[in-house]
Amino acid sequence: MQSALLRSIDQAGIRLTGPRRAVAGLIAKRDGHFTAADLVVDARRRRVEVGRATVFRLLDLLVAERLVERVDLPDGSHAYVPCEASHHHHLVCTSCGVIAEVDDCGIDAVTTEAARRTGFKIDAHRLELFGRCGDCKRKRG
Amino acid sequence: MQSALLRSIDQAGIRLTGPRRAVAGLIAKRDGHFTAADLVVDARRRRVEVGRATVFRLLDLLVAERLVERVDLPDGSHAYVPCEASHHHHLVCTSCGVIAEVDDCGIDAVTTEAARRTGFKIDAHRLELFGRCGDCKRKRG
DNA sequence: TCACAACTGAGACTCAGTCTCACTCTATCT
DNA sequence: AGATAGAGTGAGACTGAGTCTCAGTTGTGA
Repeated sequence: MQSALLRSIDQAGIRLTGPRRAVAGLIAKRDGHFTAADLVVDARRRRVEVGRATVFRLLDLLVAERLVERVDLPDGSHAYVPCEASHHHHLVCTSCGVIAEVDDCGIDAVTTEAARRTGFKIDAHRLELFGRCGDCKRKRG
Repeated sequence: MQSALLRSIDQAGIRLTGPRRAVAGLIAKRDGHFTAADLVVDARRRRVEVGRATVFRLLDLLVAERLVERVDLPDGSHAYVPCEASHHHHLVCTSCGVIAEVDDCGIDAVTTEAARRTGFKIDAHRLELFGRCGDCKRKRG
C-alpha cells in the first residue's frame, strides 16, 4: 500500500528513491507538526538509515511543491506540516501542538485595506493563529 | 539629545547601562528591519565595544517590552523592527526591506470565523504581509 | 541493458542563539 | 559622598539547525 503523500510526491515529478520513500513514510506516520530533527530521530529509532542532509533536502522539495508547509512557531522555531496544496492558514494549539487548517476566510479584505493605507502592492501573506483546540479547551476549562 | 527608543527603554524600567545605550543608539540609526548580527557588525564598525551576548539580551528585553518586534522573513530568517507598543502588523517590502506598520484592519473577523470553523479558542495571531512598497513599485513598474 | 543525471551519506562547516563565570557597574540607601 | 546588593557585562565555549562538498550509488528513459 502506498501513502497519499508518496503518491503526491510521484505526481509532483520528484524522483522516488529508497531514502525518500522511507522519509515519506515517517512523515505519513506523524500527527500534527514535526521538525526535521524529529524525523531524524524517528529514522534512527526505527533503524531506517537516512542521512540528515537527505531529510533536509526532501523537506525543501516538499515545501517547494507545497506538499508540506513550514510554520513558524511562536517561540521562533520552525516546524513542518503536511498539507493540502491550496492556499490556507494554520491554527496551532499551543497546548497539545495539534494543527488545524482553514482556507481563506476573509483575509483578502484585510490585505486590500492594508495595501490601500500603505501604498504597498501585496504579493504574499502569512497568517498564523495560536490558541487552544477544542479538546484542550474542554480539559482545562 | 536622547533618542525616543532610549526614553522608552527607561520608561519600561530597563536599567540604562553604557552598552545598552550604545546598542539602542545603533538601533535608532537603523532604517527598516535588522538582525542581531547586523547590530554586532555595526558595533564593530563604529568601534563600539559590546559583546554579542549583550546584543541578544537587550533584544530579548525589548521584544518582551514590545519596543521591538521579531519578524519572520519569508526565507525563514528572523529580523527585528523597532515599533509602537500597540498591536499591529508588518508589511515587508521584499525588494528594499523597508517595513510599514498597519494597525488592526479587520483581522478580528477572520480570527472569529476561523475559531468558529475549527472549535479553537484563539489567543494570539501573527500576520505578515509581503510585497513591494510604493517606491519600488514605481521604479520597477 | 546502459548511460548519465540525479541522488546519497558522512562529516566538516557555518551561523544564530544560549550559557557560564568571574568581573564591573548602576541605582539606591544611608 | 561612600557602601553595597544585585543586575549587567564580555569572552568564549557550547548547542543545534541547516548547508555544503565530494566520492560513490541508484533510478529512469532510451
